[in-house]
Amino acid sequence: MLNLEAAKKVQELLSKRVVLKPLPPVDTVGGLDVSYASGLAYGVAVVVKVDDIQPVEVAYSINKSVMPYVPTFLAFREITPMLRAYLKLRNKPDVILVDGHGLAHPRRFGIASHIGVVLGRPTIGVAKSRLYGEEQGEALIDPSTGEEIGRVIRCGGKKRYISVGSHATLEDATALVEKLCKNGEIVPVDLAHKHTQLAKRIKPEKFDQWGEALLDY
DNA sequence: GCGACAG
DNA sequence: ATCTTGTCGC
Ligand SMILES: [Mg+2]
Repeated sequence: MLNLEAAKKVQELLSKRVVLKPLPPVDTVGGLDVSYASGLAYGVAVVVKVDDIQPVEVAYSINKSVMPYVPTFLAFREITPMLRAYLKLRNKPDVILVDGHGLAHPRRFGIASHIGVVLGRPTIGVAKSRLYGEEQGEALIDPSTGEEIGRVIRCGGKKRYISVGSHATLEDATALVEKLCKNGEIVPVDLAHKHTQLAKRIKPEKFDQWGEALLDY
């Protein structure tokens, strides 16, 4: 179940723990995404070397899909699959790219911020479409405060909405994501998405061979 | 009340 | 996100 009133309070409380600060030197970048099929949620975490944009590691998590998707509450649906995959990584990335928004959210706490606060590590939101904020050229402006909450970039012609998750600045986040654009895709997030689709082919009888067992969370 | 609305 | 194949164009 998902109690929207309680979930909203969680976001408002945890949003106070978002940290805005320069990104540390980045050698590796993580990517997180989730796909669904037959009532299951397949989470994937990947690690990419930033200098050559080549994959270093991939980890999976197979979970029962229990939470529904409700706009502005995406984290409650995808954070478990994403974190379970992330925790399996042996190489922890210097910063994590999350498929979704960070501060570009009505309560300044999209899934990228949620994960950044929970892990206490740098995260950046990379979304394919807008959720909140007014586009003013390259800037995404919060209509209620006039603050810049995100930036719109183009990767191979496609729009991408970049916002700080936590432990980063919008400038550092934007510069890093632009470096990771290759063939019209932001590599870490795209690689995670592709593996998420491949993971759906794993037959339930083989889950244990992938270090997974379906438990009730 | 109406329209918007990450994945 | 998912349901779904071929087809038009570079
Ligand atoms: Mg996704």
